[in-house]
Amino acid sequence: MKVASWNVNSVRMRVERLQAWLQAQQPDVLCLQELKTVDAQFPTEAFTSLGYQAAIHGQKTYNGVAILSRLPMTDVARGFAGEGETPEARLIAATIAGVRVHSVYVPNGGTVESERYAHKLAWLGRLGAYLDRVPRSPPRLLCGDFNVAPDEKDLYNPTAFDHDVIFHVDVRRAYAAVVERGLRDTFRLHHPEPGHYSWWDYRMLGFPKNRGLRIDLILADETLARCCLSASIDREARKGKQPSDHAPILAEFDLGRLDPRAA
DNA sequence: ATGGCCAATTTTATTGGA
Repeated sequence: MKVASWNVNSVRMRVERLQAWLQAQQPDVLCLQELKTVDAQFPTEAFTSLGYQAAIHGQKTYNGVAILSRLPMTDVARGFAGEGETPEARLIAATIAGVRVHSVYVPNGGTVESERYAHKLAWLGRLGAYLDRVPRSPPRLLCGDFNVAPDEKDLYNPTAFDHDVIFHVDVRRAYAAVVERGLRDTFRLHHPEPGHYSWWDYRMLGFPKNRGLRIDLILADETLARCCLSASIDREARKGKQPSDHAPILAEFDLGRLDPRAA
């Protein structure tokens, strides 16, 4: 199963780019973040015409997550189950081919001093509590924009980010607590070296100068990590006219090697 | 070549993104 994730920075602005990319890459699943639109204005037909069903959790102006799948998708859940309605659309889950797939959009956090940063840390805490609550079977995949660079290797200039909401000690600690629930960063299973990024600032020639951050991640339960064949970042998709500021990320799994007893 | 912010709304400024 080929799984991808992409923060598209407005799905309506990116419809043609998304269609071309789906046709070229042929993923089975694509998790989307930052739809920036309500469910009723999500371009469903653009994806069903290519054979993808859409599970949508939209919101006006901000946030919004979705899962596109060309394999059957069941048990769609929006937000943190058991915690009531959340005003922000940042999490959606569905079961696909025996995998519990999540599209995740962690709050950015503004500045370290802001209320929004406290909200980001609390949200990561809720994500951890959610992982404790939901079953380990089917095995879980968390795909999305985590707004955290997990390691110094994941920033073009780590020394400049000590007081930044992407790399501050507290957000790294909050992210580590999530991963300690038994998740693995699929990209790092295959690529230990620095210099790979998934986001580049629109400003100041961020992309041409490769001043990027790796903040988009596909995190997999151990059982899934063991059958992860490859992982990559498609930086080609950051080029051209009207790109998202994020590149899509991918991971491929040999689900035939999933041991049901271990799941 | 990959090129000097972008997108939505509250729209001719403001907010959030990271």
